[in-house]
Amino acid sequence: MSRYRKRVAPGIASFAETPLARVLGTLSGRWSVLALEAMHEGARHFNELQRRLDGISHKVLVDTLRALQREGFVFGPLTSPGLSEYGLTLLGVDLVALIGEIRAWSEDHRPELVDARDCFEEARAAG
Amino acid sequence: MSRYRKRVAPGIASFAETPLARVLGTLSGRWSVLALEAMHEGARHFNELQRRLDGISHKVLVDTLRALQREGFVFGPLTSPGLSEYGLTLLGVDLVALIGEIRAWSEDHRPELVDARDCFEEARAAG
DNA sequence: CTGTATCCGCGAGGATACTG
DNA sequence: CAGTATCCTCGCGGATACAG
Repeated sequence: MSRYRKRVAPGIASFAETPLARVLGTLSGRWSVLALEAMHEGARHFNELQRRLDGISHKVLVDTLRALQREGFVFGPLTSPGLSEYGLTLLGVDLVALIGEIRAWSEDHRPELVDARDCFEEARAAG
Repeated sequence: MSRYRKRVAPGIASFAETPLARVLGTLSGRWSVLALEAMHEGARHFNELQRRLDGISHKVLVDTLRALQREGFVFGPLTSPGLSEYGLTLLGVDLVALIGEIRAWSEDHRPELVDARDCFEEARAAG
């Protein structure tokens, strides 16, 4: 038994189960946003998605889709090979709209964001 | 030399530098949201923050604060011990407002979110 | 074409000790 | 009180192989 057991922080245990944390959690996946937007214009086959998400591996696409299905943003087959389709649920369409708002906010503040990073690097360098 | 070198996916390289990805990245930190909200009512000392964020470790609080400073959401000292204060920048205040909107959306859809997970588990179990 | 099963690297989150 | 430096663990993203 290792001395280093991951302890569940008291403060975060409750937060992690909050709807906000769930949504932020799924959006933080490396390919989640791209995957959602790849389905925005309609349902897509697995290999269509793999072509659109340039560079994603087979397994990671499966994992990403399953995670999005689990949270209810995407519908699609859970078993059976062959041609199958994945698409946005109503909740998924709504989430893409929310992503749009976050993107708009982010791009509105792009100048401050890049400026802040420059200032930080400079201040650190000056030390 | 390992055969397993992490390759930078073509499709994501461009996305990762997008303002949206930067914002989602900082929001996805395990303690970022809690830290930001802990400073919402005013600047706080390091140890005040550590007490408010119940269960956070010393190092992780430092890392979290530095990341938020790097992105321009938090101001505070970069060196020198002693009593120091961390607080939200204007950009940080704005970000907390955005978080509020995301939280509102998430809680508006809480029923669908929990329902979706139940359905998913059930469908998987059924096979 | 798609799903499942391994195996692996690496970075984030965490514990702990030392410094002024 | 707060900053820096290690060391550790665990899970995500990824590569690859095989089955229907």
